[in-house]
Amino acid sequence: MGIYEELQKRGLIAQVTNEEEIRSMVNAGKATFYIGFDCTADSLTAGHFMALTLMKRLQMAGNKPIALIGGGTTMIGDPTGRTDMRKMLTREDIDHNAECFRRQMEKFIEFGPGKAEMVNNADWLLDLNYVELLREVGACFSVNNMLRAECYKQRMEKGLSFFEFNYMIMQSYDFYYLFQHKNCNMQFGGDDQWSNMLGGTELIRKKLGKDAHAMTITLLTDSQGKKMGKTAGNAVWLDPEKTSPYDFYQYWRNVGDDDVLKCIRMLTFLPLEQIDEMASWEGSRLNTAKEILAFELTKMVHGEDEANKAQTAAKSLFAAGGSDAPEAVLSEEDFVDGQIDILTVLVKADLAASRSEARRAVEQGGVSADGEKITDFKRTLPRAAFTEGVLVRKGKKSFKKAIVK
RNA sequence: GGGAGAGUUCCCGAGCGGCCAAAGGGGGCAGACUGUAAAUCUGUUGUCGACGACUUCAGUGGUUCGAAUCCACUCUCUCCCA
Repeated sequence: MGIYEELQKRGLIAQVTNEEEIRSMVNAGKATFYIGFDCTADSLTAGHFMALTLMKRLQMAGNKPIALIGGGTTMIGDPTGRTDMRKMLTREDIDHNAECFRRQMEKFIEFGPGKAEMVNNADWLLDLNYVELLREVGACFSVNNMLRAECYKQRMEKGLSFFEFNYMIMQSYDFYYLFQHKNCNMQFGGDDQWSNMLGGTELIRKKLGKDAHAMTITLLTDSQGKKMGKTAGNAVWLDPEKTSPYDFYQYWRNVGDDDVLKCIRMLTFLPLEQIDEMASWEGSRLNTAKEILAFELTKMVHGEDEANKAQTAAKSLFAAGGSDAPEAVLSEEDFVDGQIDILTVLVKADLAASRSEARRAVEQGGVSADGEKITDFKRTLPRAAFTEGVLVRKGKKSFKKAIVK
């Protein structure tokens, strides 16, 4: 079985331009492909993670990956699937973000001569001359076709600025540039990128009369069709400072029954035979599959040590109410007369956003300290208890060990 | 360039000059039921020294005893005409 077939079996492939050619090229390890990442934030997210694993899979099969950091395209911002314009980022922010991306990617993909390569489209996009670009590239695009593109559909109702409309042209130009300068003959991306990617293959055909290929990856959605990798609208970050390994683990530990196998297939590197075996699991046994999923992914992103920590913490907390929770450090100043009130503890431990929220949680019976349910929001705890740490719990799934150091 | 309309809390979306911290839905949080799942039901959802006080309805000024609601200007967006 070739890599192409494996990707298919894992359900990763959404659309391709020319299946036969891509199959033989990829299976023979002859493809040089790129995936673009726009650096709109200072960390990659779980969403990008799938693209990274795909790069790795293809790299292992002998193909050459190019990671393109969108220092230039981010200056514009992809309007795809968005109902409003993105906030414009400054050049400094973008550079900073690009640097953060680079560091995170290096943990997954081997870069270096003969291996993967990393490029930044700021290097060629920012120096383009407007009139020249219009003559050279603009002439190849039909506005009529562009307007029909799926990626602008949503924006046709709310309005789309000319500025953003150009995003597709920039992305197409990237492909054209890489095709010429890096022998890049294929582009990968999320399925929502399909029309932008086709723009690139079209441009190459028109300008150079050559064939380039595009392939999209199935978007990771849950059984209700919502994009995964987000909690309450916030992304699940790969940066441990932004999403702790414990939270990262918990995110995957808590995926719905219907989504576990899909996630395992698409995101992990476990052999397909093993996954097929798990597919017969049902009911509460799926919890084991969820543990495997959470562990595997945490291991890849944060390393085996962190994965083990997250797993033992989770197990001891949910099973016995142990004390392996993530720590929240309090300072001496938080105590008044050797006491601290429970609301302050909750807020300081990031278990509640405000004292009001903490108060509600207590009033509704969702808070406990060292196993004892707290019903009075005026309750205070003595300083002495925090030397060893107090296990504070809000709701079923949020725990922190509050400690003074 | 001319004309019409819109901007409300995390999101969508109601809102009569006082009874508006602002309907309803979504989402979130908590509780019950469970398997750390889904579905369902209940409560809750601006902040705080909390039967009270304070800060919110694009921005800035104004009218009024009193403004999310009225007026003026500004900004942003949408639509129609050119």
